[in-house]
Amino acid sequence: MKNAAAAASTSINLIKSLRESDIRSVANCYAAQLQLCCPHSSTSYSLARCVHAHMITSGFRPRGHILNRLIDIYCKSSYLVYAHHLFDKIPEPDIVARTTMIAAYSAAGNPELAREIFRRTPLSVRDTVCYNAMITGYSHNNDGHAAIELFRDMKRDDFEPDNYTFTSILAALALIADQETHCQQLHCAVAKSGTGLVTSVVNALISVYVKCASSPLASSSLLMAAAKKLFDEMRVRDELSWTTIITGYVRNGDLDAARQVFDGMNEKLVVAWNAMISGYVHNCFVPEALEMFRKMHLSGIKHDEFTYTSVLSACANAGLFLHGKQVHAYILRMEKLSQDVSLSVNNALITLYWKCGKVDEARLIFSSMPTRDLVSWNAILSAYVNAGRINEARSFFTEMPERNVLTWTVMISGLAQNGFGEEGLKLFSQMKLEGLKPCDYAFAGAITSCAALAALEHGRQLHAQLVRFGFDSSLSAGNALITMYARCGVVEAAHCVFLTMPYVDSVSWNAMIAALGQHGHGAQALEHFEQMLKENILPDRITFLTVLSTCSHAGLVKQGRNYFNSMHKLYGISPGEDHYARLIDLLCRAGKISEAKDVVQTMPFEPGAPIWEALLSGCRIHGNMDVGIEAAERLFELMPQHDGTYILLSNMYANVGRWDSVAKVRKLMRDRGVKKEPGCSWVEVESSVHVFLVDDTVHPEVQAVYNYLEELGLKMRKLGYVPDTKYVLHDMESEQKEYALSTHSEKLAVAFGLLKLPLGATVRVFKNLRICGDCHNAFKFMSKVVAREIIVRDGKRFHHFRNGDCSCGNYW
DNA sequence: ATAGGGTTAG
Repeated sequence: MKNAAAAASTSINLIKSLRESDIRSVANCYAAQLQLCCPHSSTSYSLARCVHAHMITSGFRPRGHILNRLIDIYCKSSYLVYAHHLFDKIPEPDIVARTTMIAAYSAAGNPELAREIFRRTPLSVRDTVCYNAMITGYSHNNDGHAAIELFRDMKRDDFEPDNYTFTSILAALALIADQETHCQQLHCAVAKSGTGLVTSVVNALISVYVKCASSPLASSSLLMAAAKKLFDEMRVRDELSWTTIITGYVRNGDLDAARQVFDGMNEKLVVAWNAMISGYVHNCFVPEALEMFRKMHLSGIKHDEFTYTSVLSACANAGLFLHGKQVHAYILRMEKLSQDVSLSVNNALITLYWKCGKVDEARLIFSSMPTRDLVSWNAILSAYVNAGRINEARSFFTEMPERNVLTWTVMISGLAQNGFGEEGLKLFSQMKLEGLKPCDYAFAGAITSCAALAALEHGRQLHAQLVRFGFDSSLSAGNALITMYARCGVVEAAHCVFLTMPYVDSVSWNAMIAALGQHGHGAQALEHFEQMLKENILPDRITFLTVLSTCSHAGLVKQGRNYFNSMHKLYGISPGEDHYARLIDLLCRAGKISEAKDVVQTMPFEPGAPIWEALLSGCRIHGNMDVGIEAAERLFELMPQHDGTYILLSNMYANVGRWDSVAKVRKLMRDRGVKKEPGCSWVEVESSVHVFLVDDTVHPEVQAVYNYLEELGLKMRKLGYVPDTKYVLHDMESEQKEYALSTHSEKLAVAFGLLKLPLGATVRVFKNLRICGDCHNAFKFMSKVVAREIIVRDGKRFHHFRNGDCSCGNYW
């Protein structure tokens, strides 16, 4: 240490002893060496470090352009800390150094620091270039308004805007351009500035036209025509001019026009090819995209990573696994070593494989990658989440070196969709605690969590937050809200969301139809479906599942059958097993068991568990023992551990008093170690959820509930309520039976709600299993006695009890 | 020292 210090001081003395001209030649030597470092290259940083180290040890203090050059190289090699360190020590940094730092901080996504340096630059030192850098800084950080404000300041302070200024300010404008933006005025301003013939400025102007054209309320063809006119009249077109107009058409969905411009290019650049391909991909013209990919190869143009990623994502989204695999093989051939496949291409490959259902292959790609970035991690996380492999997804989430909003969003929606609502909500608040601003998709995930939990109050709070965050026109959040309100029992609120959404898609329609259907508004649900067709929204597989369920709930056999038949005939969707299961459910509920059996026999595939389940539950309702027993036997073969089959079968026996058979089924269940999912019901009071089990003794206030139920019972009997003991599924004395009925979890939850909720408020109770027949009857009387609406959701649907009646019309 | 185009994660 001592020696090093001594050496440095000798060196410093040596430098001090040099004459002025010697110092100049040393400086020239350093300058020449730094000139060798070309910015952005990986070696330039280490070379610059060497030269810098030499300066320090020899006691040479860099100033002026040498210092600026050092700072610039550090900035461009993203060693901003070193650059800032050097910059801070300059007593009066010149405008070049300041501008370098401003540009570097902006590029690093830190416009605040850039602004700070800009602000501390005295007006007398500033020039047009530093304004340009700051304007670009804002626009790179998506703050178009700040850029425009600075442009005004610039003119106020009498700085002359140049080509760069106009190009940058137009780019900033394109960020915030909408149908209100007056392109004509801008056009004039550019012409007046004298930069109207500069290629880069015209390109930027075209970009603004393009952006305005893609605003949903704009007359896009007019604006695009104006953009094309600008393009056609340009004196000098560069590569960018071509791609700008091509992507302009592409983004406005006019692929033919884009293709026409593309075909008119003499020398087609890789970028233009890529623009066309990604355009086809984003507008779902997959065959065209693949065709371009082939043409590119035939024209001898080398594909690059942009081409690969676009084409791979085309295959992924269209489910073209074999095409995707061929492209993968092609890439491996072209790149020789799999190590040479770029990061983004590998990321696209992960997505290709999982979207085609090959999660483990996706994992192989992920594991074999030499380097991974956040996109890779998010892609593999999505793979596991999407496959419902939540445990593995959880461990990826925990192990990730870095997370962003998307990471959290994927995990939250994954949890919500797989029934882990509580965990989803926990993650949502944790995300906010970590200082991340949730996007609308994250909100959608949290709202879906509330739907799974039937947590209405929490859901309402999220709705309010959503509006405060400015996401009230979000499609995904709106769709989640429809489902949440419907699943929480407030179908009116669901409808209100649907009506106030600025844009809706087939998911929104499906959610709304399902909402009405579940709540027993069968006719209205079908009206919505017809309206959807009228508005030219194509129904999908989910739509038909929903419509068939609706018909089944409402007993609309004829309509249901017609819709089923129209699926393939009118919309080219071949019914899957799930569709057949709903058709059979529809027929069975209506008592048409033999017709349902005919369907099973003529189906194009072997009946699986969903089909037999539909048959069994239909037979239980209508007491069709033979078919019911057959269905149960098939289900025992297919899924011996499923509790539902045993329950339905024993219920069927109990209904006809065959208690010996009931006992046999129960014994079979015990022998096979099958556990019945315990029935439970819950009700939300003042934002907390109260859960009740049958014969509950755990809830702290359960005694008050039993007392209240007894009191209610007296009044109900006066109106004619008689406990229907056929719903007690064990053989016991009739008094015991009445007692057993009175302790059902749904009765406890409803009574608790009546006691605790504000007078007159609707009680909303949720049950994990099907509601019991006696409870259903009791709630009708209860709604009359207390003159309040009672809503109960069971596993599948809602019952609205009001003034002695139920919305299901006793068809359930 | 400052500008503008094509890609991948829901």
